[in-house]
Amino acid sequence: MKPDGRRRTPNRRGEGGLLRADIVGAASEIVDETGGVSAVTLSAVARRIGIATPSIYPHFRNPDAIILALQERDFAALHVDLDAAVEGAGADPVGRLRALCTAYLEFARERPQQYQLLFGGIWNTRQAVADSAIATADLAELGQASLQRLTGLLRDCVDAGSSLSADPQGDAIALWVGLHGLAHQRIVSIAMDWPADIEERLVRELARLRDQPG
Amino acid sequence: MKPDGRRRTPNRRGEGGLLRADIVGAASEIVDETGGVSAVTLSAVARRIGIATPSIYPHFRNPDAIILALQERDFAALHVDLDAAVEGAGADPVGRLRALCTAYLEFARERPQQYQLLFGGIWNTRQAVADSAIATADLAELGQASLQRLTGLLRDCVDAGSSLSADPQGDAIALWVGLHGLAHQRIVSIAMDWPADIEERLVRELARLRDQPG
DNA sequence: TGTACATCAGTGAACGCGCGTTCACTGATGTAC
DNA sequence: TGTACATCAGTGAACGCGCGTTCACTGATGTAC
Repeated sequence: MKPDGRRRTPNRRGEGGLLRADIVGAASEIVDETGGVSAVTLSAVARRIGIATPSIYPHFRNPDAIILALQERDFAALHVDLDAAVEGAGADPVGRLRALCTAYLEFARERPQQYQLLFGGIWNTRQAVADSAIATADLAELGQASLQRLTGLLRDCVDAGSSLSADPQGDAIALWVGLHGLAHQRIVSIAMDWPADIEERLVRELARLRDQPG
Repeated sequence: MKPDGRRRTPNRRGEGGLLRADIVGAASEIVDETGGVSAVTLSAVARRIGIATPSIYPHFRNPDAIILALQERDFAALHVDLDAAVEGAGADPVGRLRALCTAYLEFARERPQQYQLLFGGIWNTRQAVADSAIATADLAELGQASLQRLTGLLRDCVDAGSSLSADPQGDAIALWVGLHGLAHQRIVSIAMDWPADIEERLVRELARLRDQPG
């Protein structure tokens, strides 16, 4: 019996997979609350959703696998946010690029712990590398997905004559680096006085936008 | 007796403080090797330098205090690097600014784990906040020191007519954000194809340098 | 010059804790006959 | 329609491990007299 008496009622037969999502959800909450991945232990996860620790094994072979699944989930959420923002931004290429950047930065502000997990290098990939090199490669690809979107939209700006960029691929990387730097330092550094238009500065200069009303 | 027989010979009387530096050094090695701060345990540190675990207590009240001391040490090392680079860069303001940026990025590349510790938000300041709020505030100040230097040098560029910046303080922040983004992602993301001139792009655009040979 | 003593630097054993992992198990439920 | 059985979802107890922290201690060394 669990210490506090909260005992999860077993899933119906054939629905055992539901626990998997709950485990990932619990891991997410723990990361949110403690801000660290090291607090995501099998014991802590099990305690939170009211199951016994060994019940996790049929779903995840070790704690690292839980973090991996959490990252996949959160990358998907980020990409949904980004696509929705671009979708709702109208036809103007500059507006679409700006919308993407804004959505990226918003994700980081609203879900700082998730952002840190996805892009902060918190995650050591300890032996997860050996365990599942496939998943690690997939994860790296997921991390690049924001950059892919950025590159496409910057190209559109160049085509429309709104950006002076001579190398949209390279400049998209620079822009992404700038966005990441801002997103990350906003999370990490306490009580810094950011210029009100810091986001605008970064996007304008790094995307080389010119002669275009916002 | 320590398990492996390596036993540190006690310091001479009055030189007990030497152990403090060795403890910080051991912590640094552990961070370098494991890439994580959570591996810096009293046991691991003691094992590495061949002392008994309780011997750490006279020097540090808890593991967090060791990490705090390590950060102070590494910030000092970074600032020495930065100042030396600017010092050796001649009189041209743009050259000095570029030298600072290069030195900053070099520090991150050569000592990635230290950089992560200083600027990566790895360090949770768990109850170190409560323990020593003074030290935490000092640490935040140390983190801003690079930005202070950057701001001064960018002002010099503006005064010399080499930068179009209308707000050197704000633009220095944008530049620093860009540098950090690059430094950080170079450490964190694996096998990314960086443009050869990524550093040049960031500095040129964000410092708004114009009509000036490198 | 000798000696008692305070102090310094560090030890070793012990403790309780949370952790990951294993093992045999239990109770409910769908299914073959 | 009834029943034996396989399977599913999850349990509880146990283990060894590394950890932080405490405690009384030891041995060397400087110093007061």
